[in-house]
This record gives sequence, C-alpha cells and structure tokens, in this order.
Amino acid sequence: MVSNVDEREYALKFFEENGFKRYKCKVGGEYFWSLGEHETCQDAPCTEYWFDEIPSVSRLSVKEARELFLGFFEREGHKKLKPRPVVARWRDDLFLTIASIVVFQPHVTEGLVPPPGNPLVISQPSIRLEDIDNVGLTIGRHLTSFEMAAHHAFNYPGKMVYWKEGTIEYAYRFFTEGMKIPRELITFKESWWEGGGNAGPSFEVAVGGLELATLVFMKYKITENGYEEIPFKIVDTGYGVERLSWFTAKTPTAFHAIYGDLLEKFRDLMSIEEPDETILWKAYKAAGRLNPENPGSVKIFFNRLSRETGYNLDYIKNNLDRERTLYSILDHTKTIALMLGDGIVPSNTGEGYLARLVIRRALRQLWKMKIEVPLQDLVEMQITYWKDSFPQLEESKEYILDATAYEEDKYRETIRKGMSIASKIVSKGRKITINDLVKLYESHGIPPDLIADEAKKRDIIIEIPINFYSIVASKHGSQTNIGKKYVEKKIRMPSNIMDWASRFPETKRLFHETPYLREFHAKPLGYNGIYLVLDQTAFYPEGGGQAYDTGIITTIAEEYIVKEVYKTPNNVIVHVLDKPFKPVDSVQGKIDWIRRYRLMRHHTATHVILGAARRVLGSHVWQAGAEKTVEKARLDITHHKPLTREEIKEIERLANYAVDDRRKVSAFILDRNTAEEKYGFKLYQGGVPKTPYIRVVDIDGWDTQACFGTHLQNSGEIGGIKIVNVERLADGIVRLEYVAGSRVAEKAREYEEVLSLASELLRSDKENLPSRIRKLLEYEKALEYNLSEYRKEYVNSLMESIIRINGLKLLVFEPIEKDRKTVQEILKQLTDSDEKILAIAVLNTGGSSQVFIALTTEASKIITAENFARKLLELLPGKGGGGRTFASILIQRSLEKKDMEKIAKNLLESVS
RNA sequence: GGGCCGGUAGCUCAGCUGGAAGAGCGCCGCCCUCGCACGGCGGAGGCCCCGGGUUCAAAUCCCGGCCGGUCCA
Repeated sequence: MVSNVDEREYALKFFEENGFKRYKCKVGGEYFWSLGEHETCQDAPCTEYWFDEIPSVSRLSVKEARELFLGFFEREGHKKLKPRPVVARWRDDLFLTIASIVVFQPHVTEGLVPPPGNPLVISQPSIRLEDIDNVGLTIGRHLTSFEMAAHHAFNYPGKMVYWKEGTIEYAYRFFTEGMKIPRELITFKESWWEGGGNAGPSFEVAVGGLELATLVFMKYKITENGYEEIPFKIVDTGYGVERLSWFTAKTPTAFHAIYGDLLEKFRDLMSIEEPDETILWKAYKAAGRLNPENPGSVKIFFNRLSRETGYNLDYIKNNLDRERTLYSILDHTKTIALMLGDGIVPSNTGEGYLARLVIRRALRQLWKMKIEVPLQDLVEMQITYWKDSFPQLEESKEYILDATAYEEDKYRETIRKGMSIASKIVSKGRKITINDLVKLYESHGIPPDLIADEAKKRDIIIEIPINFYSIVASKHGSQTNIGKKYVEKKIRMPSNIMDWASRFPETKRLFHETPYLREFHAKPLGYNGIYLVLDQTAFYPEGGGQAYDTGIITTIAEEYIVKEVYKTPNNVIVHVLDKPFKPVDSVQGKIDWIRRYRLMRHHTATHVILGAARRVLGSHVWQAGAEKTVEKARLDITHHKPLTREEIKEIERLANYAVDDRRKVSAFILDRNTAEEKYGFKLYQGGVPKTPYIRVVDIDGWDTQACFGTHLQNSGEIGGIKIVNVERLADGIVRLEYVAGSRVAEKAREYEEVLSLASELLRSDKENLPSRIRKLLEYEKALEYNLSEYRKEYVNSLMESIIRINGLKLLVFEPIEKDRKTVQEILKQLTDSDEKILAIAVLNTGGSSQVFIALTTEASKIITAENFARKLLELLPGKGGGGRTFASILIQRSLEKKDMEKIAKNLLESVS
C-alpha cells in the first residue's frame, strides 16, 4: 500500500531540523520517524501495549482530554467549533457522523462554502458500527462511539494556512507540551489514506503501542486515470479523545478510563464480579496483537493469558467474556443515548434501524447474562454521566428513555413470537436445520444462539455454524441500494432542456422578493420550443415540496398558458408553455393567484404544524418528508409511537393557536455558517441546500427552517388548520394530512355532504344519525334472526317432499334463495336434521344449471357425493366434482327439478 | 430502497397437496359446590386483510394492492 508512494511525500523539513530519523519497523516493515530509536513502529499490532509505563500529564477524564486538546489549539489560533449531531442530517449519502471531516463535507470540501473557521479545532462525537462485534474484546481499541478531536486547515490556491510541516509540528507540540509525553517515544508512521473519492499521504502517530492520532493530507482526487492533484488541499486530522484519556489513566482497559466510577456502578447492577487484576493487565498486554477477524489470534490470545496467569483456559474465557459484556454494554448504552439524543427514532429503515441494531444488541447481551435490568435504567445513568459534555442528552432525556423502553418491549414481543415459531418446529419433531435458523433470523429476527439455548432445555443440541452470519450475508448477494439514503426525485424535464437552461444566468426571483406579486413584466432571455427563460419571474418553480405556479404569459402577439415551472440546479427558472414561444422583446406574466395563495397557506401551515408537533411530542420530531398541494398538505414526522387521539388534537389546537396569535413570518438570506450557528441543524428539515447562502424562513418564536418556498407574511393569514388524516407511514414515521384557510371550509363541506347523503338515505337529520344507525343495526339483527327462523320452517317444509330409496332419503329442491353461501347453509341444515338424507339443490341460471349435492357421513357410506356427481356427469353434459359429503357440478343445459329428481332416483336405485 | 415471513373467532394460532370454516384460552348460560377454585354440559361469537383472475368449486392456487414483522450498510 505504502510501497508505491513517493517517499519524498514524507521527508519533512521538520523532521530533518529536529533530528528525527527514519526507521523501518522490524515487524511490519513500515517506515516511521522518531527522535528515539525503536525496533518497531510503536503501533499495534507490531508493538504490544506498554504505554502504561510512559509518563504523561496526570490522569485525564474524557472531558479533560477534550478540553486540553481544544484549549491547546485554540491558543494556537484555531477557531473552536461546537460539535455537530451524530446523525449526519446535512449529508444525503451518509446516515451517521463517522469522523470530524464529515462535518465539512460536501459543501466546504467541494469549495462551495467557506469553512466556519480556518484553521479550526473541533471534538466531534462520531459513531461507527462496523466493528460493533469487537467492542469489549479488544479492551478498548474498538468503540461504537468516540470523539474525534481534530484540527483542520483548508488551503486554497494562493491562501495557504498550514500544510504538512505545520501539522506535524502542531501534533508534536501537542503531544510533548500538552500531553507531556517524552519526545523520543513518539513515532510518526508513514501511511496512505483514501476515502470519499479523495486520497493523500498520512502519518499515524503512535506511542507505546497505542495509536493516538492520524494526520491526513488530502491532496489528490481519485479519477479513472489514477490520482490527480487538486489545488484545494485539506489538513484532516483525527485524535482519539478516549485514547488520550486512556493513555494518561494507566488503567488496563479504555473502559476504566472512559467511564470511571460508572463502570463500577454497571458492574454492581449487572452483578459481574471484578476479575483478578493480573488477568486484565495481561489482557492489556496481549490485546494489541489481537485481531478479532482472525479466530486463530483470538485463540492464541486466550491461551497466552492462561499460560501467563496460571488460571485454566475456561476460567479465563469465562471471566473475560463477562468483562467483554460489561464493556460492551457500557459502550452501547452511551451510543444509544447519543443517537437518540440527537433525535434518531428507532425504525426498520435508515438511521433508525442503526439505532435499533445497537439497542437490540445491548438487550441480547443483557438477556444472555440473565441480567434483569431495564435498558433504560442503564441509559439513564449514561445521560447523567455525560450530560456536561453533551447537554442534548439531558434535554431529550424523557424521549431517550421512553424510546428505549418502547424498543425493549417491542423486541421482547418479537423474540417471543419468533420463539413460538421455533418451538413449533421442535414440537413437530422436526430437526432444526441451518436453513431453519437462517429463515428464523431473517424473517423473524431470532438470533440462532437464542434458539440453541431454548432447544438445549429440551435436550436438543443445535449446531450453529461458525460462519452463520456470512451464510446469511451470502444469501443477499449484491444490494447496491444499501447504504445510500433516498435521493430526491428528479425534475420531470428533458435533460437536454436542463443543459440548455443551465447556461443562462440565475433568474431574478420576484416571488421571493414580493411573495404577493401577481403580475410582472420581464425580458425573455431565451426560448426552446415550449420552454421559456426570463430575466425575472413571479412564477414559483417546483421545489422544496411546494408545487409550481401556473398562469399566463402574454406578449403583444400571443397569449401562452404556463403549465409547469421548474428550475435548474443553478437557479435558472424554466416556464413550460402550452405552445412554442415566438420571440418578442418583453412579456407580461400573471400567475394563478388562487392556486398560489392556497399553496402558500399550506406551506406556512406546514411549518406551523411542525412547530406544534415538536412542542407536543418532543424535539426528536423531525420532518421526514412533506408535500404541499392546492388541495391539502402533508407532513411526515419521526416519532417512535403511534399518535394518540389526544396528541393529534393537541397538535391541531396548538397550530391554530399559532395562527390566531398572528406571528410574524419573515424570510431572509443568511450565510450558511451564521445560519447554522444561530439556529442549529433544525434548519434542515426539508433537506440541505448546497449553497453558501441559505434562505431562512422564520415564524417568530415558533419555527425556523431553511426553505425555498413562498410564505405568508403572518401566520394569522393561514386562517385556520384542520388535520384531516393521520397514519403510521412506517415504523417510526407518522404522516399528518391537513388543510388550511379556505380549504378548511371546502373540506368541511365535503364532510357535510357525506353526512347529508347519509342522513337523506336514512331519512334522519344529521344530529340523530348515530342513534338512527344504531336502531338500523338492531333492526337488521332482528331481520336476520327472523330470516333464519323462516329458513328453518322452509327446511322443515322441504322435508315433506322426501323420497325414500334404498334406505336413503332423497330430497331434490330448487332453493328460493339463490345465493351460493345461503344454498350451502340450507343444505347443511337439511343434512344436520337427518342421518340418511341426500339433498340436491338445483339452480337454473339461463342456459345452464348449478347442482349441489350434499349428504351426511352416514349416507356417504352408501354413495359419496363425489361418486354421485361423477355418475350424474355420465348422463348429463357438464363438469364438476367434490368430496365425500359435498359436491357441486355445472350442467351445461337447463335442468328442471323434476328431471333431476327422476335421474337421481334412477341412479340411487342402481347403486345397490 | 431491496429480500424474506405473516394477516382466519375478543386473544394465541391450526387448516393452505382446492371440496360444507376449526382448536385452546377468554366470554355467556346451566350442572356440581355452603361458597370459591377445579371439573362437566350447552351456547354466542367469522366480509378467512382488500381487489382482480383461474375453477363446477378458493381461506387454500395466480396477479395486484394495503397493513404488520424482520433482515441487509
């Protein structure tokens, strides 16, 4: 990997001037720079951990480590940035914030937006779930959530901030001056980094076996022809805050350092005894060499611990397995708090699924250990422990705990259902195959070890293949859609028109300047058949979930109907006309005002509803989609539970309060960094614009969002809001549909008409409808009862025409009621009333006849319905068949009852 | 977004190689009992998710949809 990279990339003046030497690692073969002589690169797995013996500043908590880092770089002229949420709301290709650089992608890294500081420093909580299975086993090398502290410099052509020399010097000074690590023990290992289409040389900074930082120099773009140097060079560093803390703590595991007294509290609650400290310290030593992907190295790990401590292998394994569970639960519960704290709602798709994954994994581990502690209790302790660092945890505490408890209940239910399916397989005496295990896991979410445990209770041993999860994975094949967020649907305009339109300058947006403008003059800039581009327009193009305006454009010569309006990514607005445009110097435009005004009302109402929903349900409520049409608007929000009637009512009431309160609505442009600083990421409810400036729509004290749409100037103009429909769209997503303004009256009229029609049909007035309907239902019930009584009478009367043949009682009739179900019912009553009966119903339907033959089990000993039908079909044209006691046939000619009677009589006589 | 599983009595489910809708629990009535529990007998309760199709005949087979569950980054 490193071999084909030009080594001059790494030969820095800083190294030369300060007496660093380049060494080759005796184990891994990598090159590294250091002031001291080392045989190995001082990074795992080439080097065992020995950083506990290295002097440094006194023990730092995670918070102190973070503050030390931020403070150091702030004093060195870096602007300190607040961390972003762990949900990457601003990214359309990523669910979680996996590194500090993600904060600046893509808008800053693509050069569209200036960075909010340059250079800058940040400590960004990040979540990575790839190695979730290794958490705990590696004693702290793998964590699902961690803080990536970083100093970044964005170097534009002609405006360099700092590059390799500066970066290395900062890192060196931080570790020696800030962390007080002996300088000769620090190594800078040459490496190469690639990611997100970019690449560049990098240094890994390691001390005493522990990698503390990675310093990346993004300078290449990866193209088809290989690496292409880009003029915009970014310094991307990453320091593990938890590792800095671990380094100073001199504890055997990172978890002891990170969680401090919380670890002991968890240990008590989970009743996991503290193991002999020598085991942990031996594990610490050996953990650097542990590669969880390689079962062999895991085996070596345990064998070595057993040999070095003198305990037998099982004892070691048991002890460390319990420790691993403890660490893993600590890790997962923190991650759960962070994910939910930033507003993720557990779900079966998207980022919600990732939260569910972590919650379920935590629950499984608790259950496996037979630990009866509600997960939410553990999560609550994490909130208390971390609230100084992450205030959002305390703010969203109620939601975090409620969602956790709700998920625990749901998972219990899922497991219970799945287990009953599994036990059915067992009770049928069937062996549970690997195929069964895969199916149970994929379709019902039951992990195979749970089934094995359950089967063990019944003395059934089930072998779970070691590669179980890869068997599952292989069944899926390539699923290219995985890992990508939903991409917004493309505009319905031919791509050649898009290309053509993109070449014009940005259209002046009169609808933004004056949202109430109905008519305007403009100059045509270009046309292409029915597509017209103007210098300015009041026609709103489709976007931001708001439908386009329609209307007319007139010239001295012609009048055109504007059917649709779209915009290009560079904000050129294209009018789609009803006929090809004929060139003129100026045009006059007039929008369909009623349509527009309703759209505006629905749009502003949507912001009002969102504000109301967040107030009623909590700040985890996030817009998951929205649509505003002339008729109605809808808003999909994230929420973990179905809404109750009361919650819906309260949202509606609050929304209408905001209407009546006449709140000022204003729209203004802010530069992106200012807007984000002022309002946070709640701004990006409807997606993230890729522009340096953001249009902000603010309903005074109620709701603030980045939005392109046209809005009213005061919430009072909405007139009123009525929620007309609420449904659960998916797990964790609720859809609200509502109407606003004059549409409320129209909607009321629609309902009224339904009511009027109903009351007319029932000859009742509207107020008395419910009691009228109740009465009708009672009447219907009485009728049904009477009918069944009459049917009994009818059946009795039929019995009078019975003909006795051969010990059987033959009864042929043409039923009064022709309905198939009813005929069957009558036949059932007939055969129930006498053991010897054979009943035949004949239904004449035009040119053909339907014949049903029914008899009792007793009678079927003489002849079965099926055989009887077969014999009939030998005599008559038709088809059909049946079973022992019932048969139906279709005769392809009309058949009188008395003919049928005669034929049946003859048939029965010939039977015996 | 895709794959898989499911939707039948108030609840849990069986029936699904097409042939007259079932069990257990719960509910109602009666018997047993001083009373309760247990037990016994009897009963009510069904748009078999919806819409098409195939068929003499569909809960069952085929197609489409809705809803729920689950797995996959």
